[in-house]
Amino acid sequence: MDYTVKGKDILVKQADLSLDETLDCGQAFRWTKVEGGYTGHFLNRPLTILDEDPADGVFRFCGVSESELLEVWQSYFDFATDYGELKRRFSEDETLAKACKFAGGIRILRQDSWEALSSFIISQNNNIPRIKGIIGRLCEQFGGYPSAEEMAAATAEGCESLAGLRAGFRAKYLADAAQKVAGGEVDLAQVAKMDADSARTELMKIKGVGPKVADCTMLFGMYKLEAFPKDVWVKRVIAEWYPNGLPECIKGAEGAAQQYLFHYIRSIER
DNA sequence: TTCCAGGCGTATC
DNA sequence: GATACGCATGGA
Repeated sequence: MDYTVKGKDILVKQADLSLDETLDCGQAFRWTKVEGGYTGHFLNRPLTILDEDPADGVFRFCGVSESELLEVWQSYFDFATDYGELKRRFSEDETLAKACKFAGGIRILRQDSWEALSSFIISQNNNIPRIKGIIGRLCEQFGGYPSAEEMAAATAEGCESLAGLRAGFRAKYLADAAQKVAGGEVDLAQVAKMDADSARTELMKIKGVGPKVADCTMLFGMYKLEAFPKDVWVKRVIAEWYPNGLPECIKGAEGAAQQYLFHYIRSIER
């Protein structure tokens, strides 16, 4: 990541990043498209990021200080990881080569564990536009994305306070997640340090968290690249292209490969 | 109207 | 352990 301070903004030169492919590909739900880029939040910290020079891979981080860039956004966008190297590895496989070429600007965002957990609880048996709607109403109701403690307090007497979200049967799952995380029964900081199998088992103590939501939490909220969420689309990927198993070249970074494949099959089957 | 969406809990075998 | 079904909501 190279950067230059430009007044109140910072211009960042970064390879292997597309705003559409990274911020609007179903891994984060709080980014909205604006003229020339996206605006959204991470941990209730606002950001507007624009394509400054698309041909040269330059992005404008609006109203961001140098320290904020280095302490918050560099990590969030995973700028320390060489996705070019990752894609070269994946491209040993024919299908993955096509998927990486199709959307080479995908990066795995390093999101907050609680926000990823609760967001992907909402995602189950749901579609992306509607997930965004529910999370938008959630943030509106709480004045920003609620912490587990805030949501636990609001649902202490039941999940009726979440009725306005129109989250359906998922509201009671959110309440259970909030209670267990806020109460320390599920310690997300500890879970983040566990190996994948232990972490998955721990997360699945929460009602409404099965293997898929657990793996999304691990991949997007705990940066466990070995997590491999199997949703309806990825099940189609496996059935169509990998009936005899996943290729060796994705070992250790299965989650990143999953994201390229997820985006690829969605684009061709609609 | 019916089907589907970044699934999971429950019942049943 | 596998399989079948219901579940809230809204768009196609």
